Amino acid sequence: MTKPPHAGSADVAAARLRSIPEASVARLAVYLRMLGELAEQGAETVSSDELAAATGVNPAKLRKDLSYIGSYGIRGVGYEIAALVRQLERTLGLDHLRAVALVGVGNLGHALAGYSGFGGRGFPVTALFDVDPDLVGIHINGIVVEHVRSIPQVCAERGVTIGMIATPGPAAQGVCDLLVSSGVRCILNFAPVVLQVPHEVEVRKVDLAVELQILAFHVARKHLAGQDAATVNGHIIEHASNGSGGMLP
Amino acid sequence: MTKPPHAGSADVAAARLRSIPEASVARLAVYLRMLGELAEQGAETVSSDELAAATGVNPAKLRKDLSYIGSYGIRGVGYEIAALVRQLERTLGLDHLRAVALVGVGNLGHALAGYSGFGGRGFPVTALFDVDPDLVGIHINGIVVEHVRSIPQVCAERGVTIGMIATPGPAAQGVCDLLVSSGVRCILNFAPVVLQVPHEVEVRKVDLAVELQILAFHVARKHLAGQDAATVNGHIIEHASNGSGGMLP
DNA sequence: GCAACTTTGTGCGTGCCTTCACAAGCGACT
DNA sequence: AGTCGCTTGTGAAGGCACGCACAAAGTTGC
Ligand SMILES: NC(=O)c1ccc[n+]([C@@H]2O[C@H](COP(=O)([O-])OP(=O)(O)OC[C@H]3O[C@@H](n4cnc5c(N)ncnc54)[C@H](O)[C@@H]3O)[C@@H](O)[C@H]2O)c1
Ligand SMILES: NC(=O)c1ccc[n+]([C@@H]2O[C@H](COP(=O)([O-])OP(=O)(O)OC[C@H]3O[C@@H](n4cnc5c(N)ncnc54)[C@H](O)[C@@H]3O)[C@@H](O)[C@H]2O)c1
Repeated sequence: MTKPPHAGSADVAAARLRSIPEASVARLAVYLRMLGELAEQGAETVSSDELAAATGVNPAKLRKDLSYIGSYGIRGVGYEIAALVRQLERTLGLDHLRAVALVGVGNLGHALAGYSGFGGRGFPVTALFDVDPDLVGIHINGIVVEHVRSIPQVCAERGVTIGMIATPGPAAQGVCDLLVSSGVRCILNFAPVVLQVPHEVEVRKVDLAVELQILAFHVARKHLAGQDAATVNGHIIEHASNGSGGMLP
Repeated sequence: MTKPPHAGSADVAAARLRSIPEASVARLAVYLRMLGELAEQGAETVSSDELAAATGVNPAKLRKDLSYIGSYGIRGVGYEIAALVRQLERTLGLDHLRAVALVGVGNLGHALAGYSGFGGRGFPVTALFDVDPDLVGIHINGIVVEHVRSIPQVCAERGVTIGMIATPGPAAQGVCDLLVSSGVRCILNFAPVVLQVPHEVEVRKVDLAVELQILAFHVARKHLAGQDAATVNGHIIEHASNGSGGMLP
């Protein structure tokens, strides 16, 4: 295959990066966190079956995911956790910190700004922006909120590589343009709008209303699937809110 | 095909629900929101090309998505927005409200509880839970925070069908079990743990750290992909913030 | 040193999703 | 009324992802 008999050089890693399926990247991040927990509990090695069970994926899929990053497990034993963690961090680009800027320090923005899970995982929130004069100037977690117009300057100074947008929907595109013009190429968007960006910019959207709607769809589907499932637990209330919608033949 | 010459009957919808691809459901929700905006702006019809451009998807994919819900556009014209919205809402199960319970009213939970985007879209947050005695009893947006131990009773009383978990990671599984035993079959989980649930329960996880790691991976990939992409546009800044490749010590 | 057992890495079939391309249908204009 | 242009709906093909199943490779026990 494309895999040379010996690995570890930088260009091998570079070649692999291009070919890791997006879906696998998402799972690798989950494995990484679980491995961290296992390491804390004192485990030294872990088998694909164990790790798969803990993360809720198929063991074969997990092994295939890990094979993309060229990490070598030990047959008959499993994976050495410490080495695997190192390898995963390198592959995911976590071997150096990524400064994050957060724009929009409202309800959601406050929660995000105060969240330790970002900095603790290599994504220090390094800059905060808003337009509200009442917010500009205050400190959150030791970081001062700056005015949006400072985005280009501050992002450049602090080497921001990732932007998070938590403004109201109508403001999001403008903020996004500002970030992009400041050199930010990766954006995590919480506003319920589809951002238009140049092709070289990567946007991921966190859309909670959509998540709920997907769940609601499944609720509806379960309804239509019939009563058999509904009585499994014996006392499902099922909340038959109306008579016209639930038409079951 | 499976499509009868005339549609609109309820069992046709029922049959279709089962066969809509998961990926399409997620996009349908996005179309729905965009259609709402278009309607507000006074538009009466929209073509697949316009709607696709606005939501950032391929026009053919959009038409196929819409074909799953059996909505009929008008050839040569486009889709009648009002009718399409109605049809989408029926399909996604938005024709009746889905009561939502939120467990964990900390930083993130406060933002979620105060967010009007849920109730406004058919997902009223109807119950709040926490274990912190300082929080139990306070009101947020007119809803009183109850103790976690009341979950079964309150969820049953208020017909909760969807649960959101915003507790610390270690508490999430226990909370999840409580929700499930109360009849909640759909869960949106913000805690960074993989929940174990019976197969009939649907869990969706919102994992922001993973989102950032996916973005970080793309940052790394762009770096390694080389300069060719960086010069495509002629004046990409590439933000050579420091000589060592953007890593902060 | 050998045999039995365990676990990795992956080739391969299967099914889903995406995308192209085009026929069919509808309205507008002459 | 007929024709032209535009848009939908979908057949078909390609690509991607998933998961099975097994050979290769290592460990443990004797
Ligand atoms: N609160 C939630 O739980 C939640 C959930 C899902 C999605 N969202 C989305 O996240 C976004 C923020 O939600 P929120 O509840 O925090 O709203 P919010 O109104 O509390 O906060 C928005 C903040 O953005 C600031 N802002 C407005 N225009 C700006 C601009 N041009 N540049 C910079 N900052 C600007 C405001 O001053 C305010 O501080 C919204 O788009 C919302 O739809 C929020
Ligand atoms: N704050 C963020 O922006 C953010 C971002 C991503 C993920 N998260 C995740 O969301 C979760 C909540 O984050 P947070 O920042 O709000 O934390 P937090 O500590 O501010 O809030 C947690 C809340 O859960 C309550 N709680 C603890 N144990 C409970 C139990 N057994 N039952 C019910 N409630 C319980 C606590 O009393 C507290 O009010 C965490 O798992 C965190 O990793 C938060």
